[in-house]
Amino acid sequence: MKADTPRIEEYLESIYKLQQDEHPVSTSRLAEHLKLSAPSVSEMTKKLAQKKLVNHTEKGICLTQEGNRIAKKVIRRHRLSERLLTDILGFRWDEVHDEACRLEHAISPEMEKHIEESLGNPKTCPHGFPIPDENGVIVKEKLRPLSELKARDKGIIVSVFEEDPKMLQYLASLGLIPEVCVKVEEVAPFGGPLIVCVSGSRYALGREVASKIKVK
Amino acid sequence: MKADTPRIEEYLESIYKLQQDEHPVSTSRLAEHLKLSAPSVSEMTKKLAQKKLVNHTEKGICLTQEGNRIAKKVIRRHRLSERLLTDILGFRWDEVHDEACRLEHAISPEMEKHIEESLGNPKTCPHGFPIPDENGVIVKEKLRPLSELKARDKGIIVSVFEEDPKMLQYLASLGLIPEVCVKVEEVAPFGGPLIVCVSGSRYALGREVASKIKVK
DNA sequence: CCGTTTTATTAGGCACACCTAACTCTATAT
DNA sequence: ATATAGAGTTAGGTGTGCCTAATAAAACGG
Ligand SMILES: [Mn+2]
Ligand SMILES: [Mn+2]
Ligand SMILES: [Mn+2]
Ligand SMILES: [Mn+2]
Repeated sequence: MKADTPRIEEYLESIYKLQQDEHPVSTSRLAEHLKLSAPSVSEMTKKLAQKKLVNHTEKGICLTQEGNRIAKKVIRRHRLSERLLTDILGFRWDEVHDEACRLEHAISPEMEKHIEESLGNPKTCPHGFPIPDENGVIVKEKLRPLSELKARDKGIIVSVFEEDPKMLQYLASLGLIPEVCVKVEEVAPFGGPLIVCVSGSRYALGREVASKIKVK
Repeated sequence: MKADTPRIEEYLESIYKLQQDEHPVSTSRLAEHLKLSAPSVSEMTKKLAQKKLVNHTEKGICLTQEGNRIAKKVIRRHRLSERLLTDILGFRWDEVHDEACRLEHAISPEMEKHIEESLGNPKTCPHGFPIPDENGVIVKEKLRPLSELKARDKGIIVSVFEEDPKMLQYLASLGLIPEVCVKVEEVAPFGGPLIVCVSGSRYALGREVASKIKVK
């Protein structure tokens, strides 16, 4: 019954992430996210369905309860790895994604526990996303994208949904990282940029990027 | 030219280790060490020879210069991983081998550097074996197996060549770990046990085990 | 010296995870 | 209404890394 390869973990993790904004996930989006051909994903999806890890209907792909459970375990290992990399090994937050994506498949339950304890039971990854607990429970906060704030609204950055290192580095250079307080000064009309104020400085920020920054 | 899979790394690492006491390594020993069938190893050896990573003659298998270079890089990552596991993540020395054997294939050159620096440039793994530097240079000391000491000889334990967790735990419980001073009180004749004195206590130790403990 | 054991290889096959090319079906646009 | 674009699958194929069964060659013991 123990039928879990690194690749299966990778698929489940991707489906989980994509499910956040597209509930039944489409084959094509999944293929794009995994950087694989559509037929490869189509085939693997069939195997995942056989193993009862996903339901595959005309609407798209959904994780089953079991698939969800495994996905959250992988995400837990991914986010703990990221914290290990930044907090203990001195990586920057823009360098950790690819490293963690490899590490997450090489971490035993014992190591998971040891990392968690050594880090002092962190609640989030360096990008502000919650680390599922050992039972897969995720604490979810009600958040708003920065892009939806009105002029003069304030918020505290909780998470930054961005994997591109260049962009992450740029955001960090502006001080746009979790736990930081940000104020929207102006919102340009017609989908134009936001003028935001963060730790005393004023920056223009595109809507696209702003929508990836979640505040509370 | 970049043709390096985790399995190839594993083979090269095993060959390197076996070469320590059997110079051209035999297929059967390699198969035994890797816990694979002889034909699997025979086949892979052919591929390694094609890639110029080993020379395969009637005498057996030897690493080429390039094979040696890669093997040492893998061993470097293995031993750095072990140190990370014990020194930072709080594992015991008997728990780290299998973990490190997975981690060593998931560590980038950047991570290698970061681990090394975070650990304060350790010179050995928890079992006392030297960590090759970034250029693959290994500092080799002249060592004697504990089993070859005469009665009343003293030595400082440098390394313990043992992978079985049970045995490692046992040795640690006796205080037989690197950097510890050990004195041979008696040597029983006919290949019998040694009576050793370590940190004030006296223990009987089989020849077999004693030969895996290297002292200076 | 000959039979037995050990060692190594060949042959054939399988699971996994990927690919391209070709096809079907649906949504959309003119 | 028909042409086109997009999404998804089927078919056929590849490379990697493992297996068992059979075979060949070498080493050893009496
Ligand atoms: Mn991954
Ligand atoms: Mn993260
Ligand atoms: Mn390994
Ligand atoms: Mn070691």
